Amino acid sequence: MLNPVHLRTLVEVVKTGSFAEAARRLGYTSSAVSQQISAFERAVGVELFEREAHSIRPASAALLIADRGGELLAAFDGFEHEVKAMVQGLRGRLRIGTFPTASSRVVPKALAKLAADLPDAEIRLDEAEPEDVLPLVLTGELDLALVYAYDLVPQSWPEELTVLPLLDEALLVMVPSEHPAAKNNVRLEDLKDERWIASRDGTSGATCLTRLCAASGFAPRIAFRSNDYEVVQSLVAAGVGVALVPALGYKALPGTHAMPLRHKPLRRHVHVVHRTANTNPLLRDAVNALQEVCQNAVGGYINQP
Amino acid sequence: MLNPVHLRTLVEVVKTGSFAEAARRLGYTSSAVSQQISAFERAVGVELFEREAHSIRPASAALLIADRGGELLAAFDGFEHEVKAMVQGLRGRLRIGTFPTASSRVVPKALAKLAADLPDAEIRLDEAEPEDVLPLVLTGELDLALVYAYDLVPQSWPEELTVLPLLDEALLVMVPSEHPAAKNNVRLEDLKDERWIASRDGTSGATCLTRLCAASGFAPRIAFRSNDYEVVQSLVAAGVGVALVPALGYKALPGTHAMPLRHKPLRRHVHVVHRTANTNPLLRDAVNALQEVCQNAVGGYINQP
DNA sequence: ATTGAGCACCAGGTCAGCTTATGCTCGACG
DNA sequence: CGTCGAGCATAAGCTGACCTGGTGCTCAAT
Repeated sequence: MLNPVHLRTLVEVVKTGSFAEAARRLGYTSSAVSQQISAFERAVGVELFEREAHSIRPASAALLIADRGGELLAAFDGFEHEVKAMVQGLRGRLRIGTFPTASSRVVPKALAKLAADLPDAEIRLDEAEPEDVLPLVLTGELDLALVYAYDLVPQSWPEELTVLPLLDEALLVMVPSEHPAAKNNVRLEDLKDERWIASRDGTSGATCLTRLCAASGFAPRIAFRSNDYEVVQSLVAAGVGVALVPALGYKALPGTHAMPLRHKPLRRHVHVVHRTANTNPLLRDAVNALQEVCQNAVGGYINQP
Repeated sequence: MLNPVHLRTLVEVVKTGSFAEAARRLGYTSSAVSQQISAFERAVGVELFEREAHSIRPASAALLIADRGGELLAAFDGFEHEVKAMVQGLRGRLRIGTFPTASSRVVPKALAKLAADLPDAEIRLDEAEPEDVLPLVLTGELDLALVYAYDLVPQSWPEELTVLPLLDEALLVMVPSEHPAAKNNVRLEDLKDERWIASRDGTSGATCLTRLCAASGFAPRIAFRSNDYEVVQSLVAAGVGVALVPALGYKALPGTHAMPLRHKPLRRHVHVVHRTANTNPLLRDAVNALQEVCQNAVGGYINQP
């Protein structure tokens, strides 16, 4: 490989037209410059400067090399600055995994803040259920993920992960407005004969519902499943059934009524997780942004942990 | 400056996902790779790989650096190849100075040949009188020049220059067709009362004419001056006067007649000059092309030297 | 349990490349 | 026209970067 240090010296020599002057500017002795140029000439196999006692004259090859070489070195300098900036967290890439409800209610604001603070950072967002994103965080394909956990579905975290609580949200029972239960302080038992609209099988939302109902002595008749709480709520509004939705997913849809459970104020917990070993400098900023946004999101049935 | 060797190693490590494999491909020991990566991490101030006993995991910073760095290194490799090619004379820049007559009769063919052989070479052509181009050759602003010298105007060349003869051409006396001298073997004395059309004052063409006439005992009455032999010949055709033109500049214009001098077969000599010290690899090819073209141009009043 | 692979660390040796010193050449200047 | 200073080349010596080889650790596979 051509020695880039020698190339830089050559560029400076061509620019100044003198070994001595180039040496002064680069902080070398003129002897060092002379030796560097000689070495470079040996490397390319061509005389690049004609020497006279008191001056040098660049050969045309030297001019060409200095031209293109100068551009390259400038690019390299630019790269170096990029790296420095990246290290300071001003720039870089952050890959975030999130689950659907959070991605619409919490993440956008946090990302907006992050993007405003760090306009040159490249932020990528993937949306999936916690079971799917956790392995990605572990393998390093994601830097950060938002996950949730239901009270009744104990979740254990791999110990390489740092888990920070972000939000606590109530689980709300949602019924059509005209439903007799559409008054506060409903008991779950009152709903044992209802048709239920639940999250997809296997999700902890669905598991939670099953366990909750089991605790009240019945198994819910699940008529429809959807992971999209908008769809769930539309179905409730249409009178198809009742549902258990976390507060983050709740939108006061006309024709529906939502209330917390009377005796069992169940909650869903939202966490940020990342590998403890992850050194991505953007991580800190992203976590900060998320926490800040969550503070402001408190209200209704949503608390800070 | 970030160490480019380390950068190359880093890129290879990211590509292969392993210090050991990168070491094998780059011809290092894995210890060397480990040390290089450590040094690079120290240089940028960030941990770029998480080490485990049996594997490594690139941090996101490493991926970014490898991305951009890979491009840069590729560009640098490309540059190195360019330089190599240039050294082999396949590429490069050649600046040629020439005088008007030659530039229209000799140079185009030679350049065509040169351009065909070396499609990537960059060739620049400047047109001027020999007095003007020689200093440029000496300062290195031109690599090569075509110059002429008249028999009667002794020319001395600075000794740093290599001078190679290219062509010898007759000086032709040119008269209107109906002129009584329009028969071969005219003597200069026969034209002493004519009006002359000469090159501009100070050019060696004009000097030569003056000296030639002086040798025949008269001073030419110079009616018009032009360095453009096309113009000169048109003036002759129009009956304005007679002229002395070198064979290279002669075109058998209707209404004119040209012939060599009877007793004094004067000639103009065309040379290529370049600084002996000039190492431009294209020089050799250019000189060869010119000589070859000149061989084919022989005929009429034009000889090889 | 053993083996092998991957990585880190240490010690030692090599070599690139710097400085210092010296000499040469040429232009400037009294 | 000698003297001086500036610019470049070359030799010698030293330093530090970096590679190799060896050792030790960990983990996965057999």
